Amino acid sequence: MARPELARQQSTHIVLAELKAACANCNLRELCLPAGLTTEELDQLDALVNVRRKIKRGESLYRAGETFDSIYAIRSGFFKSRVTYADGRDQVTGFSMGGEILGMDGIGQGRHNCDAVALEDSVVCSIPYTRLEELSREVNGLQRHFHKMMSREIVRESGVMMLLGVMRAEERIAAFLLNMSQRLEARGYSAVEFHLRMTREEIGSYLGLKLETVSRAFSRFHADGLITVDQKFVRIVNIKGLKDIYAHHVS
Amino acid sequence: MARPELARQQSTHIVLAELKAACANCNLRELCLPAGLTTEELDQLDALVNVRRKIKRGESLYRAGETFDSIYAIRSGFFKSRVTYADGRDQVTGFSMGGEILGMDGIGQGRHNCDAVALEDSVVCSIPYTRLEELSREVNGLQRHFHKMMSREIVRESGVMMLLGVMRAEERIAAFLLNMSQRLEARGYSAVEFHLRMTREEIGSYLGLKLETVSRAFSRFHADGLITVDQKFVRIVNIKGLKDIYAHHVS
DNA sequence: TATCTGTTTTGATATGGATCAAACTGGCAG
DNA sequence: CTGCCAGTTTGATCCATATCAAAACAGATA
Repeated sequence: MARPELARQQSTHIVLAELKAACANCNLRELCLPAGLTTEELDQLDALVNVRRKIKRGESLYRAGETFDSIYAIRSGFFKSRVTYADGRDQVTGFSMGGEILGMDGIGQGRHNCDAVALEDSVVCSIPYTRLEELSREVNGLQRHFHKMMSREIVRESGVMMLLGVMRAEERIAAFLLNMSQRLEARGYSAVEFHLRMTREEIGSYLGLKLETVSRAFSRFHADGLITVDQKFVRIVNIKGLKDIYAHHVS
Repeated sequence: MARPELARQQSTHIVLAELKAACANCNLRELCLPAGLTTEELDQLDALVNVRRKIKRGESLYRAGETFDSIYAIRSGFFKSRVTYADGRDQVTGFSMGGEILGMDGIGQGRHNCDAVALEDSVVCSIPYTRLEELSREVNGLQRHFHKMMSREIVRESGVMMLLGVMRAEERIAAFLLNMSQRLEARGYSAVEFHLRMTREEIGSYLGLKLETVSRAFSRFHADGLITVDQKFVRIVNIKGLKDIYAHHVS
């Protein structure tokens, strides 16, 4: 089976490693904080993005309880956010990919609220929050864009609450696959063929399901001709059918 | 049964109705946007809070899809936020009370993402977003505080995801009661005796449960000597026992 | 006061997804 | 190559919560 998005991901990695840190050159800028800034404003932002940090697969960018000082823009790679409860139970609260922002949960109490764990080798742009505050006072568009990013995170989370609160297992999983598809497409990858970076257990944790249930749903979708699955590779064969699962299912 | 918090709520209503709109005099200012501003800065904020809107029980402050232009600080009253899904299913995504901010979900896409429905006659301070943006550029503390409010909303929602994703029914309901208790206490009301403004069905919707399950849990908690329930009046008899339900329950 | 309507409680039963268990797969270390 | 281990699939069974049903209740209205 051809796996075009993997090849692309690989080469992106290499290119990024060679690039100087510069929002102006970043192919993710339309998805990230600099969206809509003038080149002049971009330069100011560039000056502020002071650290380019590499996080190896399995390592954390930050952990719950750590002092908050920066937010992070994902340059490349893939993360899960995980909240751990007092008694040890935990839940994956989100998956984040290139161009998305991590760490906004820490502003409120000055400490991070979750762990951000890399699910593949990743690179992030780190942006000291106090300097971002200063710059947003000067750069009109940056303040607004930052507010938008936070607001969208609020909206995203209420979407997940909807998943968890009212949808049945197969609907959740269809919604999850379609969400992945759509976000990958926005980044120039195939919308119908992709590599899941997370385990069935992590998908299950995110969706409030057990890994067996996720696996069974994948098998079911395969049997129904909606997708093909080869380990972590998913190909969406019938995207309409997948959408029907969670659009029609009033039952 | 004595219902002290009701009496207090009532008198607060009357006092507020007579007060001129002024953050400086607002007894909720420590919970609201003006937290930590100087009196001078407070005056600037006052000038911006231009409308004091009354919302009758059952009416909406805003509805999903409406153009976003303001955020709202709840002066008095109680709201639910509700997201409606394409097929008509809906979910309550939160309950909001005095001193809390509504409407931040609208910044991202310029439209509100949910309905905000008053569960009792309420008064809100309406704050035009573009003017809030301008003012946060001038008033350092306001920008930071606004960021904190948004960040806390993100954290609150991940807490709800945890409820929905990993907790069992009785844990969710214990957590819900304790959350109400703690927020009411922060507003000067009794932490152990209060009046629920929402129906069992609304609680259930919020917690991803059916109303019968909520009712049964209340009965169970009563039988176990944790609470007494008289319709919408709840008295927490054994707060430790209630906490144990969702702290210990690793099972 | 009587009636209506929306809400709540409680009981009986059904079921979706969890749990338990076992076999299978692929990647990796030795 | 071989064996191990984490991850996955699939089957059998169980159980927490949903669903269906009916009665009790409270507040509003005539």
